[in-house]
Order: sequence, then C-alpha cells, then structure tokens
Amino acid sequence: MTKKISIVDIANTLNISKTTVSFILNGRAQEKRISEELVERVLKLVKEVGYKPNSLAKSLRTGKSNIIGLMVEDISNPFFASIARLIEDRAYEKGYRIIYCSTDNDTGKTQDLITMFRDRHVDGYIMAPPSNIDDDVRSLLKSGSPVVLFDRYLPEVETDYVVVDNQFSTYNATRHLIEQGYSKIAFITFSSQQSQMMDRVTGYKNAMKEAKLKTFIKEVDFNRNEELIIEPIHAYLKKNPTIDAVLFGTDHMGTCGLKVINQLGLKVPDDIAVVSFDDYDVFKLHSPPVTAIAQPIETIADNIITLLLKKLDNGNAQTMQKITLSTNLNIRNSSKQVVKAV
Amino acid sequence: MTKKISIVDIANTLNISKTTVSFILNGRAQEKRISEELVERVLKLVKEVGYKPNSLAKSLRTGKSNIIGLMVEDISNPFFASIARLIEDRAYEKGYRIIYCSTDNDTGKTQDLITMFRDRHVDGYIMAPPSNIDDDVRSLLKSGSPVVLFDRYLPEVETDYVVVDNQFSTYNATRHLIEQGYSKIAFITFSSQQSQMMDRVTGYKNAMKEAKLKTFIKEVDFNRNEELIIEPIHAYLKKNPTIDAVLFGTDHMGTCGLKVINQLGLKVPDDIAVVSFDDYDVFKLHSPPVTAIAQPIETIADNIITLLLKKLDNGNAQTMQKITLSTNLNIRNSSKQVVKAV
DNA sequence: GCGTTGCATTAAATCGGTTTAGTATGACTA
DNA sequence: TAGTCATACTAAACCGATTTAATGCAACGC
Repeated sequence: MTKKISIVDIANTLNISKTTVSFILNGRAQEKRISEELVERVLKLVKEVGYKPNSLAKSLRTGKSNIIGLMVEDISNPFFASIARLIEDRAYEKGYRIIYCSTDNDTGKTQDLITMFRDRHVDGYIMAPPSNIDDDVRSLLKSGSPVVLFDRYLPEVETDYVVVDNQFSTYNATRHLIEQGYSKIAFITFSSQQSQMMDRVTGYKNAMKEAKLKTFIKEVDFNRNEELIIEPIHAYLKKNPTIDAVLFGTDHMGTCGLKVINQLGLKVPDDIAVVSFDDYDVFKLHSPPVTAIAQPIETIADNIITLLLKKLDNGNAQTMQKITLSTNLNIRNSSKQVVKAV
Repeated sequence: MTKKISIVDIANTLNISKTTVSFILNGRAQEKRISEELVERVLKLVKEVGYKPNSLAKSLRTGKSNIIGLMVEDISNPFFASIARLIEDRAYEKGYRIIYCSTDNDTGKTQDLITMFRDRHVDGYIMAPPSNIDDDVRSLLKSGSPVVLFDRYLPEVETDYVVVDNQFSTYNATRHLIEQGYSKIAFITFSSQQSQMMDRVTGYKNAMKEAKLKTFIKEVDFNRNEELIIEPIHAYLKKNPTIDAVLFGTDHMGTCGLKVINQLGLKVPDDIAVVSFDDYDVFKLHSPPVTAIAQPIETIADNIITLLLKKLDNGNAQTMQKITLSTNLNIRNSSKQVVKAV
C-alpha cells in the first residue's frame, strides 16, 4: 500500500524543480542545457527508487496515449487471432500497446467501440470494418487519427488499407476445381455487403461464367452460434445433392462446412471436393487434406503495423497507401484425376 | 479538427460551475440536492452537444481506469483466444475494457507487461502466469489490485484462481487408453514447471503406475516456431516405434503431434491412438476424429470474470476463491476393440 | 434581532505529469 | 558601468476531470 512515487518526490529529494526532472526524463536535458552532473544525479535516483512516470497524467497533457485500438471481427477466429498476435508483437517493440475488441461485424457495436477508443485518446486505429461505418471512419480521419483498414476496405473512404486480392483468389480456386473436372461447384459464404465478400463472390462468378457453368451460391447469415451456420449449409447441400464441389468463403465457413459434410457422411473429395478461403490447421490436418486459399498472414500484419507506425511518426502527413497482396492456393488433394494414386 | 468539448464548456454555457455538472453527471445530484430543473437542463445540453467526459482525466483523478489487463500465453492459441473472447464480452457489458498481451510464458516479458499495466492503472489483472512470477503477483496484490489467475496457479501465492482438474483429466484419459488395450502409451508435452503441466504429468504417471506400465514421457521446449516443436516429436516417435498411443499435453502439442503422425504416414488409431488435452475443431474434424479432453471454456471464462468483477466491486475485500472445474473426455473413436465396425 | 439549520451551489485543491515563459548568475563586450 | 548574452534552472499555467470545504441565502426558533 506504499504510495507511488511521483515526479515531485524526485524533485523534492534533490531540491530541484520538477520541470528539470521532466526535461531530463524526456531526453531534453541537452536542449535545455542542464548540467551533466545534475542529469546523472537525477537518473541515478530515478533508477534507485524505481520511479515510473504516471502514463495517465502524461497522456492527459500530451494527448498521446501510446495505445493502438484494434478492432477485429472476432478475436477467437484463427485468422484474426493470428493477425492480432503479429501486430501486438510489432507494436510492443515500438512502445505501443493494443486495446482490442471484437466487433461481431455489428455496426452499432463498432460505433460504440470507436467512441470508447476515442475518449481514451488512442493514437491510431486498426480495423476490419463492418459495413455502414464510413461516416465514423471519416470522422476519425478528420480529427487527425490515423486509421488502417484490413481484410476489407470501404470504397467510399480515403484511407490506408491492406487487403488481399480476393477476386482473383476465388477465381483461381474455382478455375482449379473446374480443371479438376468438377462442374456443379457451389460457393457458400456469409451474406455480406463488405468488399472482401463481394469480391470473393465475383471471382467465383467470373470463373463459372467463363466456363459456361451454372452458379450455385448460398449465403448464410453470420451468427455466434455455430449451429445456426451449420444448419442452413446442411439443408442446402441436402437439397442440392448434385453439387460435386464447394468453395467456402472463409475459414469459419469452411470449418462448419466440413462438419456438415461429416454429418452427411460424404467423402472428400470423392463425393464432394472442398476448397476453403483461409488456410489453417483444420484444413492441413483433415484427411484427406483440404485445398485452401492461404492469406499471407505475416505480410498482412507487417504491412498494417508498418503503415500505422509510419503515420504515427509523421503526424499522419503523407498520402494514402492501398496495399493489395496476393494469396496462395495450397493444393492438397489432386482428387478425381489421380484417383487415390498415393 | 474541432476542439473537444470539456466539462468547463458545459458549465460556462449554462453559467454554472463545473462542480455542479460533475455531480450531475455522476449521479450525485440527489445527494448534493441539486434542483431537478437544473439537472434536466444540464443533461439536455450534454446530450445535445454530445459531450463525453475525458476518461484520462477521470482516471487520473479517481485512480480507476475501467481497464482490465489480460495476460495469456499466446492470443493466437485457440484455447486462449476463446477465453479472451468470452471475457471481453462479459467485461464489455460491465463497462470494462481489456488490454491484452501475450506473455510467451516468458517471465521477463511478463514482468515488463505488469509494469506497463501498473502505470496505466489498470483496475484488475487476469493472468495465465508463467513460472517465477510469484513476487510480482504478490506485489500487485499488496498494492491492492485484484488478480485472478487461470489455466494454472502459483502454489505459493494466496490469490483467486480458476483451473481445471488437470491431474484427474490426464489420469482419466490414460485410463481410457489402457482400457482400450494400449500399453505403450506416451505422454508428450511442453517442458514446464507450471502447475497445470506438472499435474498433467502426474495424472498420466499415476494411471500408468497403477496399471504397472512403463511410462514414456517426452518434454519439448516451447517455441514460437512450429518446426522446432514438430522436429523433436518426430524424432521421438521414430526412435520409439513400439509406442501405440500418445497423450498430448495441450492443443498446440496435439496439433503438432498430428502433423508428425501424418508425416510418418501412421494411421490413427490403428497404428497409433491419439488423445489430446483441449478439444477444438482440428480434433473434431480429423478423420477419424480424435478423442480429446475438453475444458469447459465458457464456464472458465465466466468464473474468471465474475470473480474479478466481484473483487472490483467490493474493493477487493473478501476471501480468496480457488475454483477447480472438471473437464470432459470426449471419446471419439473406440478404436481397436471395435475394429472399424462403423 | 441573533444564532442555527437546511438548501443549492461553487471556489479551489488535487491527480501527476508537460510546456511556456521567465529568472538569477556570471562572463564578456563597449 | 551599463548592456548583452549564454548558462542553468524554475514558477506557474495547463490538460480535464473529481472532491473537499465553503458560501450565500432563506426560514425558523427563541
């Protein structure tokens, strides 16, 4: 219960003013021509008593908090969790801390969160934005806070973002399935007006159109309760038994999809071929392993934080950067043609 | 770039003192007998101009930040990510925000993090503690901050915690394997002096001893680089080809273990039976599905946050609560006996 | 008419820093 | 000997809230 040491205590002990202590601690000793001897005495005492400036007081005065607000769709999703982890590491090195929140893709909740971040004076924002959040993001930018979007972007808002080439990714994956000889290829995804989802649908549609194939698109509403995702997929696949391949729109969708396929007793890829967006352990370890579109997670995280740190350094000055990275189609089972050759 | 409204602006507009505004906004109007008429006028203006108190200033004065520090081993691990998510939700409802960090089980890093949380005046701590952090936790408690540990605890520190019955869980899982007819059962886990790992080893050992079987224990050093986990497991299994069953100490270990088993071309469970601590999609979707020890994630998260919120309300008064929850062995393939009957 | 009490409100201190605008001292110039 | 300048440091304002200790005023009892 010992009271915390403040800058005044340091100043009093040495019979100097707290201004001096502050200057020294902020590396302005030279500039303010404070004698080396005094600098040393102060630093020695500070170390001795383990004095740490109160960062709240500091933030209040300077307006800087050294905190970055991170808003993802759902931190328990492996894609977002991995990105969050990598961002955390890089930010930590630079003295920034992360406050994170899951938006659930809910615009209202996200607005709340922005308000809360705002009045906590976070220095910058990293966000996988839900739809209809344009005005709020614009208002952040207008008030001088850097914002970096990722995973999806807001076409109407001029800001930095890091995304992947969703359209080409699904186009490519669909092409792959077509080349394997599948023709009744379904695309199952979350219903969403967000850029990444629209692009993924478009890629799929384009490939199918090009091959003159009929499209099978099933959109499922997002829900925290997995049962409510599994059920409509189940119904859809049951109602369309001719479907011989499925492209899933996200890792979560893919995972749920595999559960359905198991339930239905279908064999991958003989009964039904599967490709999923996002690549993680579930797909790698599935037997047979599932082909997946791998996002370059490290590169994404790296670009996000580099972009944001640059803005934070430069006082948010320079121009916007819109970064689009390419994905990798990890082909895992050559299926049909190869007919269990291995 | 409009300057933010402060409490003084509100006070000036209405020609009253900021004290009055503060009282009203903090629900102390009645107590301070401020006329209803004035209360209404203030609230009306506040709403009109969208005034939000600056929470930094508030925290500086009150010493309360409404922030909870959450320290997990690695936020990208599904177990911790799920817990974090559930805690976040509950805390959010109650007006608390979460700052999280991954400790990597590194004592030094954790000490850094504690220092940083401390000088940001977080109101409470939730932590999956690394080893040798006893003194730091004690010092937090001494300075009046509530701390709730989870996943593991510090036997030497008197504090609240929420854990599962690790020893019984692995005992039970090992018994299960023995009853299935396996006898060369290995336990592969991370090398660690922490309570949860020690207990898991003990549970395994007890079951083996009871059955008069020889133990096979492999401890692997934790590393962020998955390759460095996979490699030793690979070497171990290759060197001990008689092993017919493996119990993995954590989900991460289990995932890496399955990768090795795939690499070696072994079939589960005919060549080698697998049980893992922690249950998640990878194990459920593996074919054949893998038996796993499921921790009651919701209940754990719920208990943690309930415990902490109670302490935060009561000024950290009452006694310690040590909660031990039981796990569930999700048996997924009856293996040997049933001989692919399905 | 004077002291007491209740009411409605507020001035000023405080939290712990940073920053602005000085000040005191001695050396050097003219 | 007064004026300028560099040096080494500091008093006080400030960030935006909360909280303590008062204050002015009206009504009331005696």
